[in-house]
Amino acid sequence: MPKYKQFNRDKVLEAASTVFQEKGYNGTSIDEILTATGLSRSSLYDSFKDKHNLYLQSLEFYKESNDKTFQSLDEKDLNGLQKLETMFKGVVNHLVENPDDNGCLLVNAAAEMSKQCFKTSQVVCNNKDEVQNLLSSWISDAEQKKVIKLDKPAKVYGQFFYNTLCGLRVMSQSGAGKTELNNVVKVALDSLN
Amino acid sequence: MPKYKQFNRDKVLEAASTVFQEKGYNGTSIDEILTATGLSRSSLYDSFKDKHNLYLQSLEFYKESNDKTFQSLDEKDLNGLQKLETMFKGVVNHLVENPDDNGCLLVNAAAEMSKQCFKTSQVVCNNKDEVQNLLSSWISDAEQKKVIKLDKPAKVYGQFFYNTLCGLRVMSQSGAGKTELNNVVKVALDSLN
DNA sequence: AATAGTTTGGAATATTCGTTCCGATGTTTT
DNA sequence: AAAACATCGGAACGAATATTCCAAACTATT
Repeated sequence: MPKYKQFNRDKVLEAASTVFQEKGYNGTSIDEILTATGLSRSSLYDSFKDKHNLYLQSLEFYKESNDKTFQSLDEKDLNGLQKLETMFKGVVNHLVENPDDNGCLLVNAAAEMSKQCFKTSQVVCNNKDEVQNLLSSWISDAEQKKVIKLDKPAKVYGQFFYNTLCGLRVMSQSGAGKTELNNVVKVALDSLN
Repeated sequence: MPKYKQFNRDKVLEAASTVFQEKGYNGTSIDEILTATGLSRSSLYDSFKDKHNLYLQSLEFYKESNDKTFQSLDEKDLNGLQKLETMFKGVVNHLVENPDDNGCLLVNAAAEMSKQCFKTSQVVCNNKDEVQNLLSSWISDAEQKKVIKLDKPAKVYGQFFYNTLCGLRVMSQSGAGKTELNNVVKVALDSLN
């Protein structure tokens, strides 16, 4: 057997976060994680300590890959409003095209674990603040470029759109379809006029 | 021991739904339910079949008591906009004053169980449709009374405000405070002008 | 007061779970 | 090629789990 790690840490965390997203923390067994990741029992405990630690690492991995999506959108040559529109379009598209996808690991973690695990609540809370700040910066960019006109501080709209985002994830898990989600986004974006 | 049931079904379901709300379905053990409800093991299995069945009944009980809150607000002598404002004020107040409350059982159920249990997804989906319809009726009432003026069908706003509602529950579980939640409601309600 | 009818407490069971451990398997280094 | 080292597969363990079962406890009826 190999002398150096045979598996790719990111691949493992991606597979694990998928399972956790589908079944939740308490709903997934170690065996399910083993088959999903292809890891052996010993390797998993050797490299990730235990189930709870693996969950936290999966959560942070998920958050980071989420951040990357936001950041690459942020770096595009668009004004803030266009970035906002593109983001929502992408989210709705993803939710519609992946109906078996169980929402968002961060939202699910907030629902299942944030009151039981302080570290989980920290990740979830940090994510909220970061995404809100990014959205706020997009909105004040659009205001500066006179694309939109605001009657409230940009920060408030950042909070509002983050709320809209969370709602979309819950609604798609509650059986909402494409037009329903699009309607929500339409009304939300119209608040900028 | 008594000849007729010693316990109140509603009290039991209320206690059970509180535990399920705090710890989720997979996170709560039968023993926790027993101490929370004061029931004996045999009585629980005698009256509620098993854990999964108890969960579904708790979910429906929670939904019904939720419905009652909405309906009693609906019966008040207010126009649709006032009802909407009162509802949001009540939700935010509840979230702020009960920081240990783990959000909303229906939202948590959507996140944890809707993809794993068809009956759960049915309850969650029905709740979505019913609440949306009620909100829509409030909005078209406000429009008829010329309190507001809409540029989209009332139904669309019902979907939007339901989304806002779901978002609030997730955000409060993600550590959002009073002003944050109030800001969200403010922007959402301003979409009606 | 005795019987019939129900609930209840707690022991018992079978299953599943997370975790540990060790011999086997392989790779790198000498 | 052999020693040193790390990983891996799978058995094994203990704890926790959901569920069943039965005798004891109690009330209402007769």
